[in-house]
This record gives sequence, structure tokens and C-alpha cells, in this order.
Amino acid sequence: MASLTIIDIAKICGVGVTTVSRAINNHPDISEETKQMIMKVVRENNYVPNNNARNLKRTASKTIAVLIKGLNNPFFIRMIDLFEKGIKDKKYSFILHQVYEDQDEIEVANELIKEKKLKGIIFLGGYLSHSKEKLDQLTVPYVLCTVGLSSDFDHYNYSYVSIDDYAESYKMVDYLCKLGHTKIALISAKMRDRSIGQLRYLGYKQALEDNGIALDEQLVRPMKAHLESYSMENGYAVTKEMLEQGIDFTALFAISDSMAIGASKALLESGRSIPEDCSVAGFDGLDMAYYYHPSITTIQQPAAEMAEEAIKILFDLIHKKVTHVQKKFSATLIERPSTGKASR
Amino acid sequence: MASLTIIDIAKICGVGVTTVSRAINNHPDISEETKQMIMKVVRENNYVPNNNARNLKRTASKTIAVLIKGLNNPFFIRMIDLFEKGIKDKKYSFILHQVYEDQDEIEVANELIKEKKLKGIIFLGGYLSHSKEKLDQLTVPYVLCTVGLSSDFDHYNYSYVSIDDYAESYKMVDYLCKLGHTKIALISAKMRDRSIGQLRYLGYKQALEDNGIALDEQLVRPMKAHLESYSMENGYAVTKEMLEQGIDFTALFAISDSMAIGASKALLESGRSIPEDCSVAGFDGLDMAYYYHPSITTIQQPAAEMAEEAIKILFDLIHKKVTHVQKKFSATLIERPSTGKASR
DNA sequence: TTGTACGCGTTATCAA
DNA sequence: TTGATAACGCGTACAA
Repeated sequence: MASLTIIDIAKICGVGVTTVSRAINNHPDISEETKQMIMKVVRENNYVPNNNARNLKRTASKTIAVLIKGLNNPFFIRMIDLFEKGIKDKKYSFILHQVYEDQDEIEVANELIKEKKLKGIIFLGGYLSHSKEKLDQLTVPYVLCTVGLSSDFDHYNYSYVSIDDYAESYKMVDYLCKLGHTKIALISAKMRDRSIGQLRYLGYKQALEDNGIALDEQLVRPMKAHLESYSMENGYAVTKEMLEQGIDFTALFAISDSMAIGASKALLESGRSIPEDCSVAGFDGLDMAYYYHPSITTIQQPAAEMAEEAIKILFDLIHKKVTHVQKKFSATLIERPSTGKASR
Repeated sequence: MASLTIIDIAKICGVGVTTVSRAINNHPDISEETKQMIMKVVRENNYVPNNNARNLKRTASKTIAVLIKGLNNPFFIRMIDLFEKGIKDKKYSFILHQVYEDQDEIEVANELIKEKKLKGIIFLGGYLSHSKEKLDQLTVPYVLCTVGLSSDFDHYNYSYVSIDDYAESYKMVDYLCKLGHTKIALISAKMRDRSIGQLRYLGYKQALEDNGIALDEQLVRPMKAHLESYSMENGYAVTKEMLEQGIDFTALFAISDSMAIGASKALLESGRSIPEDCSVAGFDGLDMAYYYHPSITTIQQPAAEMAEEAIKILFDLIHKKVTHVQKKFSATLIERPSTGKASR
């Protein structure tokens, strides 16, 4: 029961602990023969080195952590897979660590750095509303990936990978305007959102303005605070409410694919057809948007390229090749059957 | 840079290390006064205890880990949330740990037990094809949740929470038969699957037999090995292939909602309508199945109850109130517009 | 190529 | 209520 230590193994093998340590860690200064012998004993007794003791002694390790706040966003789940593969390709270990709602990501990061002797961190999603001092506490390089930064942030002090939420939102709304829509509903972020949600809202606003359409506040609908953010359920609830209030619109743009799907359901359920009675557009480029029927027009984020670039930047930072890099990717508007010309 | 240790803090405070340790860990034997003083210094210098040293010395902790293989299954993601809340409600810490494809979950578990001094483990999803000896290596209580167990396992030696895959599959197929369908396609697990996938297949087979319908091997379609298991993409590919081969069926049962959605897309794309030309049924009870249009008939797993029960069993095991408990939940067939009476 | 002995930062034990 | 000190299990400088 009481698990074996390296000393036990050394005794069994009749060698010193150093030798066992060498065998386990593939050190060069050991004969192949003794190594095999030791490894055999290790396996037979299924000895597992104690990671705490290891990390306590170790000064460095080749591992990178991805910190994610919430696992409910399918887009992030996809990114995680990409990060895992990319990091393992570089012969680094990958750790996924969840940050809970009530936790401070910087503190969690610092603990993890100490504990695992991290080489670098990728923050995935969430919002960073920390002060500069707080962020400067981090002692290893990090890259923000699709992290909301409040607009008063000095962006050039950080490395990040994202898309241009403002421009992409503009692109979609402009596209809807060009289809002849003038009453375009927006399912937006929560009221106090000061980052991604706000940018997408501003893009919407500007596109309307540039197309000579007056902003109708009635058509801007923040997602429900009591429901999960960006979820299908939320898009459904918001849309249903609009329909019940008899609000008139010929197109609907939801700032996530999930919400677009929820919205579609509400529309279809009410007997409206897509896109004849109402066009629907989403944002993210999830598989789901394609498999929905009708397939949903969306802004596809280049997930693979973004993950790859984030990793590249992180390694450049680690190797001190760069100081700070900001990379904004352009996403692709994918036109699908859920959007069509305005009929009224 | 070089981070502070408990000794540094002790020096600054002019007390012994033991006292600092007591303050940090909320030990009783310390005066409120000195405790406040120490905590103030801790905060000011933002000292973070080294977890490795802690865990190395600690004999126990109040933490439970959920081990999950792959994050791609939306059903598991939902369960994770439930586990997190449930475990935190019990004032235990919760750790989510991902097991990668090439890793052995038992070994990962054992490492984690040592490292974090776990009190218990919940295995979520995946397949357990280990021998009894291997499982017996685990030194803390564990509960298998929705884990595939090969049929030759002696189930009574383990604690698990699941649904009766055989019976639920039977339920769905029987329901389709009663609607008058005789040509029911099945999108099943990969060929060599010996657990959940096989059980669902057997349920299908038996239901057909009991309804006097001969099994048509042409209608049983394992998901594609080169595509992600249970994914929309997989359901789409399989269904498209069937359609291209001109195979005739009036109902389709996919053993996951995701695959059912992919299948629906393939059907709708080909100009068929659901349920008029073909009924579609899924399995799991994901939100997605409801929001799809038409909403998809499915077998809804009682996720919340299952998570709750798994936690309860685990704590009972920890407190030695029980030895082994197996709990099979019954799921609910939710009838939705994607299924209807056979028209041919 | 191998072994001895020390230190990593913390908590537990015991004595004060 | 406090403090000194011995572990915890490992890696590694150094000696052999």
C-alpha cells in the first residue's frame, strides 16, 4: 500500500539511488545493462516517481499550460485540441488547466508556474480586466488567445492572437445590409461587456450607419444574464421574447453560432421560414452552424492558424526572439442558405 | 523574482515557520492577532505556498479528481460542470484531469493520487478494458461514470453509474418499430467496440427480432474509423454513403445525438424530409437535439441525477459505508418531430 | 560508471 | 500559543 520510493527500488536492485534516478530519467552516464535491469524492476513493482518531489527539486521543465475559463464554449474546446497537438509536436508537455468563475486567472497562473515550473502559458478565452501590475507579476511568457481585452488596455504591452471583432462584425452586418435588409436584429453580449461583445456591437452600429440605416435600439438585444452566456438556450430565449413583443426584423445576427441556432429554432417554431421570412447569421464557424438546417451563414475564425500562431509566438517569446507580438487574423464570411435577400 | 518561501515570511514577521504555516492553513492553535499580522505580510509580498512541497509533506487532502478521456463529447462536458458543483458543495476541491489517447488511465490515476493525495476519483467516459489486477492497483475509491465496460467484466467488483445501454437502445428501436418502420438503419459504434456500442447494437437487434423484423446487415453502419467518433461529421459521412448506395430505409437511429444531426443534414441535403421520408432518432439528450430543426427524438440520459449519484457513491466509498455499488439509471425517450409513422 | 549526502519548501511532531 | 527540527521523495554535486 505505502508506495515505493526510489530508495526501495535502489535496494531491490542492489544499486544506489542515483543510478535508479539516471535510469528513470534517461541520463547518459549509465550502462545500458544496469538501466534495463532497473527499468524491469520498476515495471514489475510498478513504481511511479513522486511528481511533487521531482518538481520540488527541478529548476525547469519543458511544459506549457493552457488556462481556460469555462469549458462550455465549443469553439475553445476545438482550440484546446489544436494546442495540445501543436505543443506536443514541439516535444513539450501540455497541461490543460481550468480556471473557475470565482478564481483570478493571474493567481492561478502564478501558482501553476511555481508548481509545474512552466515555460509558458496560453490564456484561452475569458476576459482580462487586470491592471498592468497584476499582469506583470507573471514570470514566464504568455500569449492571450481570443481573450477579451477591455478597450482602455494598452494592447502593445501584451502578446495576443485574435480576430478583429469589430471588423468581422462589420463585415457580416454590411453583408446583410447589402442583401437589402434594413431591420437587422442583433443578439449581443451582456450590457456591461467592455471587450469582444462591445466590439461586435460597434461593428454592427458602424455598418448600419455606413449603409444609411438608423440604429433602432429595440433591435439590439443583449443575451440574458441568468442564462449561460453565448448558449443556444440564450439565443432562443432572446429571440422568442422579441417575437412575442411583435418586433419586426428581416434579419438576425447573433454574435455566436450557438445563439444563432437557438434563434433559428425560435423563428422556425413560430412558423417563420429561414431565410424567406428572416435571415440568420452567426459567428465563430462551428461545425454545428454547417450541420444545422438550413446551414447558417457565419464568420469562420481560422482556429487552426490561430492556435499555430499562438504557439509560434509563445516559443519566440520563450527564446527571446521577440518582445511582444499582436496578431489579428482575418476571418471568413461563409455564406450559407440561412441568409438571403430581403423580401420586404 | 526568486519567490519567497515560508522562511522568508517567518523572518519578516519575526515568528517561527510553524506559526506562519498555521496562519496559512487556518489551524486552530494560533491567536487571531498574530494570524492577521502574518496574513497581511503574506498578502503584501504576495507569497504563494509551493504546492509541491505541500503535497510532498501532506498526508491527505480533501480533493477529488475527475479523469476524462477526450473533451470532444458534449455530453461529458455537461457532466463535468455537474461534478464540479457537486464536489465543491461537499467542500472538497475538484480537479479535472484529461487523459490522452495514448495514456493508460490507471497509471495516470495512480500518479495523480500520489501527487495530489486524492481522496477519490471519478472516471468519466472512455472504455475500461483493464484486467482486474490493474484496477486493483488503485489505492483510493473510484466510481466509473458512463464508462464502457467490456461484457466479460465482473461488474460486481466495481462501482459505477450508467444507463442500461441495451435496454435504452431497445426502447428506441421498439418505438420506431411500433411506428410501423421495418427498414431501420443504425449508425453504430466501430466494429471492434465491445461495450457501449455493442450493447446498443444488441438492443437494436433484439427489438427488431421481437417485432418480427429480420435483421438486414446492410442497414447496420459502423461509424467511420478515420473520423472523430460519435461526431456530426461521422454521422453525415455514414448517412451520405448509404444514400449514395441507394440503400432503402424509412428510419435511422444514430447512437449519439451528434451523429443524428449529421445524418439529418445528409438526409435534408438530399431533398428528403424528416420525418415524412425518413424518421431520425438520436441518443444522449443533448440541447442540440432539441434546437435542431426538426427537433430530434432522443434518449435523454439523466445527467444531473447520474452525477449526483456518482458523487454520493464515491463519498460512501470514502467513508466506507459501502463496498461496491452499481447504479443503472433509466433514461427517457423524448418523442419529438423528427420521428413519425412510417409512410411506406 | 557508480554511490553518498545534502537541500528543495513545506507540514507534523514534540517540547517549551 | 509558540518554535525547533525531523521528515516527505527526489535530483544532483561531489567523491570514489
